[in-house]
Amino acid sequence: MGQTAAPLSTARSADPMSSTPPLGRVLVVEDDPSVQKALKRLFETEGYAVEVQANGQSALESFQASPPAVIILDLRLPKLSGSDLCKEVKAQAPALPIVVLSATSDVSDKVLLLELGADDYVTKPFSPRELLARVRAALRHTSRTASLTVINFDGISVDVKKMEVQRDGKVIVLTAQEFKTLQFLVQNADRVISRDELLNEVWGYQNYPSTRTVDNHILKLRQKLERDPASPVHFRTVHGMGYKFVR
Amino acid sequence: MGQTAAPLSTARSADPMSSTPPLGRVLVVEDDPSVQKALKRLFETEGYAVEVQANGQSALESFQASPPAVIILDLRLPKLSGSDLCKEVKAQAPALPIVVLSATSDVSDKVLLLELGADDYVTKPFSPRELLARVRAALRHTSRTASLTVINFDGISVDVKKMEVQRDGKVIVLTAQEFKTLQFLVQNADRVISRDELLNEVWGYQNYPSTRTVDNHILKLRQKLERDPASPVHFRTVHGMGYKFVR
DNA sequence: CTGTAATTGTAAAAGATTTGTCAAACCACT
DNA sequence: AGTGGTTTGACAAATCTTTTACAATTACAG
Repeated sequence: MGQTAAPLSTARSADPMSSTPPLGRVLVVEDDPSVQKALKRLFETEGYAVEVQANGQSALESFQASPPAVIILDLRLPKLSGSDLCKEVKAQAPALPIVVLSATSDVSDKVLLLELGADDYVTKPFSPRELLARVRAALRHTSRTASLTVINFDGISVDVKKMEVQRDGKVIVLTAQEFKTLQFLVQNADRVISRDELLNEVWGYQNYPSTRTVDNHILKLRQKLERDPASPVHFRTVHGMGYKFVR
Repeated sequence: MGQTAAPLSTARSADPMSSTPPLGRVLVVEDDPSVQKALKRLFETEGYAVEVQANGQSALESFQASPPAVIILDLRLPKLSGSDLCKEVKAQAPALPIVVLSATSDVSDKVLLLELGADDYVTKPFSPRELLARVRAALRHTSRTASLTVINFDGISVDVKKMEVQRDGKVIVLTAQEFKTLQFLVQNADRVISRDELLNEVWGYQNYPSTRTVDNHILKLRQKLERDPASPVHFRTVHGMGYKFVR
């Protein structure tokens, strides 16, 4: 973005908390001290408040005392296993997002995990950015979606869970990619999003098509969802910047 | 733009957000000359300034002399290992994004990366596109969390996220370049800024138009934002020096 | 004060870039 | 091979940026 402000050195090394708005509290449940430390630093740098608990028991107590915005949970824990903790928390606060850290060997029970109620999981080794991305996604979900699994605008309803879009009760068929694009835009309403960001967030890193692809998907969305595709109201172009969704 | 780097050229020219302001300096730390060369070319084609260091020691010195916007780091390095360098840098500049290049074997099963403080990693062999995508994501993120999103003066509000300017609730349409110019001026209020500095900070070294271009953009800003464009209050001329924004 | 050179304001022309759009190529599945 | 979905490529249209030319202003020496 046009964020050119100060030389990096100053902007960076300064305490990030001082200028960043509160993003919520993260409860890290992890027994390995070095990982604890790393996670703490990671999230604090991003502007989250962090609380660390080394075992399942104390984590549960902490959670009950005051529920955090999100829990990062290592599966192997002393006292109360990660999965038990997960179950317990989910029973008491179904909407509280839990992101599980697991070793590759544990992944076999990926299904089990999701049954436990974990919202997402990251296998070691993972990139910190990836973890952050998942946590953000999880938070986005709860803040925008938990209460609103359906988002409405114009005569249109976007049902995130069903992956279905309707206008005035009639189903509008979208392809997978179109839906994902729509979802991201809708969940980031009013913000200008560059093609590049869309590619990153919707398409992911693995396949990274040309930016023209984005235009084409916007085109499709306009054709399917705008009352007058020729003069779009919701899927706006911000010339030289990207696109912006407005209800 | 050249067809030189076939798949990349498209991606680049289509991302105005990141191409217009100075993209920043990339510090590549890599000892293999052929990879050095490839990376240098890759990032230069994309409009980044590139500095290459072949060993951890010199990289650390370079970083301390003047911190880059992002570091691309090979894990296996002579003199000072990549992991040590990573830790060291993160200790001094926690928010400076580091993208690690690693062979699959290096990352193995450990949480390693997290503990090092790296932000993201790409395993060899990697696709140039993917590396670029990750670097851009890293940069985008740090810049977005950096500063306030809404700035007010007179009856005007500048919303960086929405890329929107309003006066008394009414939207004022600015072009991309105008907006970036405004943003920079506003974020450097009360300071006299030379045309050259503006060109550097807002336009970047990719394209370097004549200084008269700046005048024209100031003109536009005055026309759109000053109550009386003929006698500007906020966008002041400092004769022989440049411009100065005052609330 | 006054005249001159340098700097800045201004608007419109010229030049580039970015976007909309469509059709064709491509791909992964049957 | 056929099918739906996705990506690419091409070109026109829309939009923005830069240049240019000239007027207005400012600085400053005399």
